[in-house]
Amino acid sequence: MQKTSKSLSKKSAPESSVAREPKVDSTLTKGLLLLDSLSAASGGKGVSDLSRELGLTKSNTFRLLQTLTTLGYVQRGEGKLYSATLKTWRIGQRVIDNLDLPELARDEMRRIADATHETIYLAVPENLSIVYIDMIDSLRPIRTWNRIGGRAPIHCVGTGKAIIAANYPSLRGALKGELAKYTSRTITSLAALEVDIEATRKNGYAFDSGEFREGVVGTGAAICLPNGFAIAAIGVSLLETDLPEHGREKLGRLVKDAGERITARLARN
Amino acid sequence: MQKTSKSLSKKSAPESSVAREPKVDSTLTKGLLLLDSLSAASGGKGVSDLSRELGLTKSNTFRLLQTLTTLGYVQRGEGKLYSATLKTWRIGQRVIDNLDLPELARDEMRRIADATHETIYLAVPENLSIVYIDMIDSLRPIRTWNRIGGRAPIHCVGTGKAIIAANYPSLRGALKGELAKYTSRTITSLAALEVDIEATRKNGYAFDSGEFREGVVGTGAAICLPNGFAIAAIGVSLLETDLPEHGREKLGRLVKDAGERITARLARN
DNA sequence: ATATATGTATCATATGTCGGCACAACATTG
DNA sequence: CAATGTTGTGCCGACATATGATACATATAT
Repeated sequence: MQKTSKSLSKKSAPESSVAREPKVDSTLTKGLLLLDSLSAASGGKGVSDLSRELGLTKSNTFRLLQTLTTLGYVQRGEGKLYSATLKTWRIGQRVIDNLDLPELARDEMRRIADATHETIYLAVPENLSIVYIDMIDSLRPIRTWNRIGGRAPIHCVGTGKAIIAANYPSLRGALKGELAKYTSRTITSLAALEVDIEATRKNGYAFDSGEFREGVVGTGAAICLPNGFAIAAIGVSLLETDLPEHGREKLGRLVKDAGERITARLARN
Repeated sequence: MQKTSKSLSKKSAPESSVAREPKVDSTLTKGLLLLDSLSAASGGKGVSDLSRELGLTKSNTFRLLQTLTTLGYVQRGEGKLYSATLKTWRIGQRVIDNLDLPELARDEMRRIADATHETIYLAVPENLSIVYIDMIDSLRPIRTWNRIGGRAPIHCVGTGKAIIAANYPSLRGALKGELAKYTSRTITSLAALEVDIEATRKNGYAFDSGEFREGVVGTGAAICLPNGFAIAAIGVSLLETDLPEHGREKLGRLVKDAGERITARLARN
């Protein structure tokens, strides 16, 4: 079965199709296939298992595993089984850490800015705060309340609450007893927060009714990894007095759609 | 410069050392090196950059990138730059998913956090380091010293020493001569380490008296497979000045009990 | 005991990867 | 604007490299 592997070599036919595939290095391909397969296994796999699964020779599989092992991507656990190490995980983690979110979100932020002329935020969570990593200033004469690099409590701004709603299971514990009060509208009880979360989930966006700064409202929507974990949020912020001009629903839909599109862009890799 | 690349071929010398290295597939090695390097880059890298960085031919680099691209691990973003995709992340993610220690340990971590309000760690071994795979930040204003994904030498933190004590037979060989010194209290001799291990076994928890960071102490306990092999450890870390407030014994008992309960939960699968 | 798994080692061969070179598309220089 | 230095990409012959067959030692099953 091994000869069937590469499928279309190049010798055979001149190939009708225009786009010929760009010739891949088979060793690297097989190695990554192995790593892929191993990462999907709960308990680890053996050489024979893997060779059958991928249609490779045992010798070949063994040597590739040997390579992966000395490189640290794979280890031989108990019972002689091979399994992927956390080095694999750490590399993937770096991809997330180095994601250029401002670049990914730029178009969507621009779109909302053009539609509202209000202040647009891109924020990431950090412990129980959110940090603004990008923003587009309002064109209105009013000054902005935050700058890039600035922080806000996660439980009382639109972007933060959108992230909470998405990641609640992993945040619930930490939030308990940490809901500081900033304005008369700040949500300070876990029960009230859960009600708000439910509304956020239902609407697809979070609404800040002036829970951090008196008179400053906004909406926010999460940006999620393919597994649903929120890593950022996009939001719009404005004076409460300007809210009627836009309508809460419209502002909510804007960030919701933007968040979904950015999330989709992340996923299509 | 290309010929210097692989450094130690094999022709040269029979190599004095006993353990000859197990001959790695160079294509796979280079490909993974590329992926590694790309995952560490924020904005993406170009072919020439990468070829210089890794000491490879441009042709070679280009073909490897081509392969990684068609396999979906890399993409060409705007500006012709290559960057790692989320497929890389997804694979790494599965490794953790298939071994959901944070989930298994969550309750116990929470319990200790509530009891101490200090920083709680969940760590796994990787070679002669430990990697933090989950943590609960201290509620105190003090800064955190490590992040998820961060590393520490296995022989001088509480979690690491707990793992050593559990797996000493299989680690002894590797540790010999690898006990780097970080503070005045770091254990640097195998003999002293064995004394410490004995104490750890007797107490059921390891104690770090500031052996990695000056003034930062902690306790750690192993999380073991049914056969007794430690795959992780849970620990608490705090400033030495706060130790009297809790008492070493209490902190030790907390992690010891937590480790035992998680171990028990692993066993009942 | 025999029998069928497994993981690992060796080796000759041909396969697949390599480096060199060449080219087009931009950038940057004068 | 020509000259010069980048860049990413395509091609090809040569040789090193990864390959499959074969062999063997150990483990689990019959």
